[in-house]
Amino acid sequence: MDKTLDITPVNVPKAADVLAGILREKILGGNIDEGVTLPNERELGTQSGLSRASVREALRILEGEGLITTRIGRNGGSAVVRPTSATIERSVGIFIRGQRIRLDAVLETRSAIEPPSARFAALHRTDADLEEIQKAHVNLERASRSDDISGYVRANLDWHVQVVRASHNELLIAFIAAISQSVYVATDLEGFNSLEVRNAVIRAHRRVTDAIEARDGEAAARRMSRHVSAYIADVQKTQSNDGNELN
Amino acid sequence: MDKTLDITPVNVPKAADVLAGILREKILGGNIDEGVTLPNERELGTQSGLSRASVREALRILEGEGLITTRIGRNGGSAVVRPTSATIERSVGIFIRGQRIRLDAVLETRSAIEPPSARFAALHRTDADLEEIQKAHVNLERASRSDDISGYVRANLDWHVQVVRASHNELLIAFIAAISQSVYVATDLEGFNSLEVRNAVIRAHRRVTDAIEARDGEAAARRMSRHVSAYIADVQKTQSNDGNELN
DNA sequence: TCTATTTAATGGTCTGACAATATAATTTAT
DNA sequence: ATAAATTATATTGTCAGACCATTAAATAGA
Repeated sequence: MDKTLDITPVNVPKAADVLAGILREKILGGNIDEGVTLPNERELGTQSGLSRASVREALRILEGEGLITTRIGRNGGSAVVRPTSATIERSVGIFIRGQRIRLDAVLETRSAIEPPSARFAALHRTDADLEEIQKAHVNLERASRSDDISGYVRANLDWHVQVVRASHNELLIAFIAAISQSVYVATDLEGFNSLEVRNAVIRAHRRVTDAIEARDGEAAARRMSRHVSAYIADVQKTQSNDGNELN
Repeated sequence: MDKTLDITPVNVPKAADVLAGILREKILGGNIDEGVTLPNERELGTQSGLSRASVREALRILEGEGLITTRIGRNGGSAVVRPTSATIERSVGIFIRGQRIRLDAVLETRSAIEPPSARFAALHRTDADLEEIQKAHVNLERASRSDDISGYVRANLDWHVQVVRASHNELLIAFIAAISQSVYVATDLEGFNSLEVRNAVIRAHRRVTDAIEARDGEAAARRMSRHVSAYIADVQKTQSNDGNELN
């Protein structure tokens, strides 16, 4: 007979975590429709047998997960919402900053994801998608002619987001949107965006857009691949060495 | 003179959000090293002029973002930690469930990300990486011979994670790990994993592993692309129609 | 020196109150 | 009757203070 009972470390979940878990499953399980408001905090307290403080912590957890939004005032309360890519964007942004992911690595990730996204875009696009992409392209041309570098970088990234939107793959959209945030803050600089580079970008976008219009998946992927590779080379050339931190 | 002053809706941030933002910037700005514990809750209250309840809400937000971990007891407190991919995994999982992303779409995402990841793996792998991949391959073979389907599916996904790990791209690793969770719960079924399919998977893994060993990026990408496409076809064949929900 | 006990520090939880806010209900003016 | 102003009310936001639970350090004892 063994002297030890081999008890695993007893799990002591916090009250708020337990309640958050219950509510999370109810929401994600589809038992609660979007827009429906949960019982108010005091009611949740009496129903769960917890104090209002614990209930509020649970609600704050769910709010952080993008599952509810809370409004103050009469007829306020916590309403169920569908989690959006914003939640992913936030966590990815924190991950990039917290792990000190370098711009190289973020651009490498983009170079991996965008070519297949362009392929899907070419294959799955609707006419409305194409219109959005072309609109983004026109915006980019206009921003490039002005001297608003920030606006240009934003329009540039917006075109990329519009392309991946046309793939109709929500996860790819979320991933691209998430890393675009970080790319924006890191490339919003004069150096990366000389007139020469801007014109090359616009030509490359034109070619990709044409492939998507023609529903030519392979061409779209190939051209996008060349484009992002060339952009990485440009960035590396301009900043050349050191720095490259995303903080 | 216009009668209206055109005031935009005044932003009324909550006390906890403000404090969380301040602490978040301090942490991500690198002013606080990993492992350092923040002042205790009462102290943070007096320093910030907020009640302990508000301080706790702020800490709970940061905990949800994976920036601190809180321990109870003497010498406990909230210690700064580096956010890991777990945060991304959680948000992606919630996004998939909340948006009712279908398994098709998740596998499509995987088919987009994994081939370029395999290319990077072939180009950037170390000998230790290769060893981990081969170890995962052996585990998969063993699990396949037993009749433990869940173990097999887990070993299968683990091999994929090991491959992308060898890419040394932390974002790709996080993305693959995140969607693997959902793939696991959806494919942990007898039907998807007939002996025939299992053997095909093992052969495909073998070929990809060989390409990574040979540092042949193009071959690794091509073979991985074929593999995941074939797997998608197998899944679609077995489940044929309807269902396919990830809840 | 090792072990058991006590003490202290910290987060976890509860209670109750009041403030701030947004909507609903009511009253008043036109 | 309708519109505008006022009042009431429901809800979250915040605070203060207490006590509980847990962990580790300090102390006492063998």
